[in-house]
Amino acid sequence: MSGLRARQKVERRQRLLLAAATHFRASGYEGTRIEEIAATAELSAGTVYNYYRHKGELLIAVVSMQLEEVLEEGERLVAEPPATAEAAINALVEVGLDRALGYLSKDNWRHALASATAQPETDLARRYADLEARLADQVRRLLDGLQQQGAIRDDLDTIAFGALISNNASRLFHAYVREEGRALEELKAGLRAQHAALCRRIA
Amino acid sequence: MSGLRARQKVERRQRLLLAAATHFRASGYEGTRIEEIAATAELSAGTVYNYYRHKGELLIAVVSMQLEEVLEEGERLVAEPPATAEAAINALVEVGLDRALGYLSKDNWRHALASATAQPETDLARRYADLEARLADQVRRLLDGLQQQGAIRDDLDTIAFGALISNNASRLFHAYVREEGRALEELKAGLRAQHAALCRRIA
DNA sequence: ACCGAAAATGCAGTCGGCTCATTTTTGGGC
DNA sequence: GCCCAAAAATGAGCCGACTGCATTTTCGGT
Repeated sequence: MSGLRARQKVERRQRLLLAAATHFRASGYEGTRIEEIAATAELSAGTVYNYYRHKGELLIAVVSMQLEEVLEEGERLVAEPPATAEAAINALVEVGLDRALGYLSKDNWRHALASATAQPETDLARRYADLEARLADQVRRLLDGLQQQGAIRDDLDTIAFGALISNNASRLFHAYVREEGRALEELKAGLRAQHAALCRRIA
Repeated sequence: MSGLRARQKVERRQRLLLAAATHFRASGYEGTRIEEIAATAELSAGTVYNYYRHKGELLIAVVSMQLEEVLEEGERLVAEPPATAEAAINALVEVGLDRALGYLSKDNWRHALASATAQPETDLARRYADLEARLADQVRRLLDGLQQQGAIRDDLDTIAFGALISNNASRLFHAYVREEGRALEELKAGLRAQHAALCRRIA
């Protein structure tokens, strides 16, 4: 009771997600047709739209899964942050980048970001926006922790600076995935330089 | 003689741009069909693609025009900045927001940002990225000016902080256009609060 | 076992972005 | 003026995302 039906629904949704992830990773977003995803998930193309409203929503679901992992990994760092502000901020941001890019291609991120921007009023786009907000909050909590350890000044507005740091990282990540040829190490180096400058003023 | 042909080409490109702006503003991005733009520009649908590679490129061209104006207006502020760091930063950012949103809808910006993200390898997307870079540089130059006036500390890394400020504003603008119901004044208030916190640490 | 509700199916069909083979226009050389 | 090669315009048609619907399948309560 309470559901074979419900369970099947969840299970099918999951199958679709997995199939989508496979194809998007293998053939890129535009190179994947809905029909292929449906076939892999052993459903018909029409049925896909009972579960996801647009092709883009499938991709957003895939990257959201990945973002959940980023959050989880970040949580460990917030719980036991490195001693200095600079090390802690660098670690949190870089762990996020590594997780985000370990599994999904730039193409995948690009189109996911584009879809979430173009159709922000779908459930999954909202969930994605929420995940981003939680990332920002994680940075704030890291700063709060550092403040308590005395690694940064007491009078610092951690809300404002948390947002500043995460928005900056997020924006640079965005720029990074737009340049196919760019190396991750470059992005990290740029961020580290900024964090160094910043920490000189907040530590 | 270098060109009736070339001139006609430029002129047609211009006509298309104008037609696109009209329709996108009136009917939104998805509500505008290429054929309508073509008709207004007195060309056939196929011909549009001799001038712009995708529908999205047309929109990017429209918002780029707008961004040029933002830059121009910002330049005046950089030349004669307000006396305090906080007033100067607020003024530059807010003047940009007002210009950007005075003429184009959130829908237009949303889809332009999405297109520039999804197809970053087109000429116009690159030009758009370049405009964004120039905005960031404008903030840096503002900080440099303020530094010379003694409104912010000499040892501040203006490159890092210029990027930080503009990336933050850019990211919040992005979030703002994604929420149809949100008021511009709210966005500005949020930014002002951040700038206040920031200026407490750099002035 | 049976029934009604809910969901899946798959296909015909729409729609619009984009392509490409073909036609039309153009402007420099004679 | 006229010709012709190159450039540009054209529009029929393709492709794939998405929709609507008539039909079938699947549950779950009685």
